[in-house]
Amino acid sequence: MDEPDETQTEEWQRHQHAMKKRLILDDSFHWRIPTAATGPLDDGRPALTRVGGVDLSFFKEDPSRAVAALVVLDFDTLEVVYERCREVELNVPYMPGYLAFREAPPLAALIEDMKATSDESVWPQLLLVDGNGILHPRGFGLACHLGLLVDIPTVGVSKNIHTVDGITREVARELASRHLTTAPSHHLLKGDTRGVLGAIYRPTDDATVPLIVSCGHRVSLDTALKILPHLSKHRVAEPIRQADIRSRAMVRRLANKAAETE
DNA sequence: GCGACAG
DNA sequence: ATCTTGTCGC
Repeated sequence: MDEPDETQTEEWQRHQHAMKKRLILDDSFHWRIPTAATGPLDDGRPALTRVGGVDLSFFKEDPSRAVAALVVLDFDTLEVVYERCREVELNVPYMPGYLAFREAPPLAALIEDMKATSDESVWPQLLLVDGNGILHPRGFGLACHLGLLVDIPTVGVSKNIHTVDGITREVARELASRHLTTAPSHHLLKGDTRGVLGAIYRPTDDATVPLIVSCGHRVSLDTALKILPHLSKHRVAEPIRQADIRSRAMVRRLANKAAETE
């Protein structure tokens, strides 16, 4: 399955369209945002305390070998309270618009493993995904795909924009220079025909190039944008950053171990 | 044919 | 994603 033919991508498209029907783009969770004032609508609900992040790091010499990472951070302290890294084999190549078919399976496996071996009290109440949500050619990016697979609220946060519905890099760059003059700040991205698909987001003063945020599953864009500033110590949100750092560290460990063996 | 192209 | 040196700044 190295070079997916047109039949394969058509099947993937059908899969995306089918799963998309089950997608929830409103807030659909039991917790409340800690920093927001507790109102009548929040009564009795626990505050958000655990935010997860997932990422994959690859071996330079073999694109099919990677380390998948899942971390869970305490919302208030940003301390890592759970970590799991695992070497994985990826048979599907990366294809723009089909990232989920390459990365979602190993990430979902990590989450299912966590569910099976730990108490629900440590599971992430929200998961940040390195990639797009509905800001996607068919409105169903990795964040949506993974969120639906593991049934956990997800938000997609990508570092580069993927042109969708008239939202090009040029457009995003222009909007950023005009509206993201301070940090943290954001600006909604409206497609030519599909309405608001996401937002450009500048987390810190140092972050010149904005991040792209879009709904994954069960979390509204509004809620995502309220929460992100609290997780933005650096340009990349801490949960994703920690998953990136730790998976990359394991790749190096494994590569070095292999080097001294030969 | 040409440009676009999340990770 | 990954390949890479220097370089600017705290």
